[in-house]
Amino acid sequence: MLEFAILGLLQEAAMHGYELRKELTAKLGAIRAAISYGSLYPTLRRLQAAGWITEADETPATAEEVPALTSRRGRVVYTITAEGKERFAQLIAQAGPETYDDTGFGVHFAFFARTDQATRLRILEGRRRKIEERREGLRDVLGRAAERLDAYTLELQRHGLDACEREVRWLEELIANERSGRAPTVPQPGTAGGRGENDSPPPPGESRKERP
Amino acid sequence: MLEFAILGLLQEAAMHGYELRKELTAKLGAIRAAISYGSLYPTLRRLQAAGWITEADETPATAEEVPALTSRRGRVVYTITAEGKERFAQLIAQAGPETYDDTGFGVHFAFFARTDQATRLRILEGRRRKIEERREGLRDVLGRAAERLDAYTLELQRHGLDACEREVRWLEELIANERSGRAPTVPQPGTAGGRGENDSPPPPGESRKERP
DNA sequence: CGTGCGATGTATCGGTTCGATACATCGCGG
DNA sequence: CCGCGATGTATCGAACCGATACATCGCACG
Repeated sequence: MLEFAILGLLQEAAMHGYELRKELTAKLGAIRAAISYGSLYPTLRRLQAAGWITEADETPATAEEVPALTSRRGRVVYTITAEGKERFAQLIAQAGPETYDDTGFGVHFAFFARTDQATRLRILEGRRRKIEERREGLRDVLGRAAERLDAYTLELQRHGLDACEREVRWLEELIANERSGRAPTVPQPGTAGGRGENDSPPPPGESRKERP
Repeated sequence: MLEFAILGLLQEAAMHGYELRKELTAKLGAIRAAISYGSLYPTLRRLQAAGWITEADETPATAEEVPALTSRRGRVVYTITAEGKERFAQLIAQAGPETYDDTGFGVHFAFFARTDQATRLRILEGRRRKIEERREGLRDVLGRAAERLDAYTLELQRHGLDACEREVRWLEELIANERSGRAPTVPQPGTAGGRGENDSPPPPGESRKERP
């Protein structure tokens, strides 16, 4: 999952680890707590070994400008390679069942702007099916095994069930929106010529606020 | 986390691995997908090595009844020890910040019936603080960095923010309920004599939310 | 003027958990 | 009689987390 997220982010800009972590944490803040360095750095090295990204010691570029004295230490900037972009596309194309669990879905969703509409629909529907299954499981427990469980456990299930129902509704809106939708941002790797300036998918409209 | 859950469950009944997994999956269905054997069995061995649980080959007990022929193979039944119960209590007593993240909180909440009121309040409030922080983070992103992010990412944040708000409300109800509450089920390890049949805390009679 | 502290930055280690997989037994229906 | 799904135990590699270590930069406060 981290692999996917890193590849996605580096397509927007080259970064070093620290920055990557911050951006990742911001982008995925709704999904997961924070990326730990213990997973970030090993993953970076893995990606580099595979050739998806390149490491480049930061050199001040314009030559003498900044002489050397107190030379910029460390600071490794990572750049995505052409193969890396392919890899990203391939990961989207595969998008198996892991894509439908909480984290997997969240991460993919966060990069929907780089995905074509068909894939978006596929993922949204897969996720919906998954959540519906979970929902049925919870209903079962709440129905059948109700008296076997203590009040707190039951409350937890109710809470979870409610969340499932909510998410299904959310997904359904997104799906409907997507179907009726003007297709946004088909990324197109490679050169990316003139057209394609507009970068805004149809915002699912809708809004929060309901019952007290 | 698994350690805690296993210790908690085994206090209700002795079980073997398979059963443990099923019960765990049912009890924590709202929180996490399913316990994998890849974590369950190693953890069981770890707990056993520490002396918190005991392994006993299932022998048909009442002697000759079932002779031997096609002897019950495998089927290892795990039982919690006195030290195990202490360990469980100790884990509750510590209940640091890990207890406030999604999984940690969920697992502890699922065993609230074995916890005293003060601890319940402590955990609920810690969780609330944690979620409020996350909520503020999301509001920040939605406010400040809004135009830097694409529509899908924003929608994800909105969804997450909504979930946070919902959970805070839920927690507040639980806390209020707890404060005003008749204290339910103080577990009391050891012999567990006559009274204490009733195992039902005040049901907060409300529900919602979780996270994508 | 210095000194300490918080943000920036890279990196590793140990431990937990997951996902896939292997294998063996039981009871059932075809 | 055979297969197949539920029961049951078990291991392996890879992913990820949490804590930690260390070094530099810039700024505020004494």
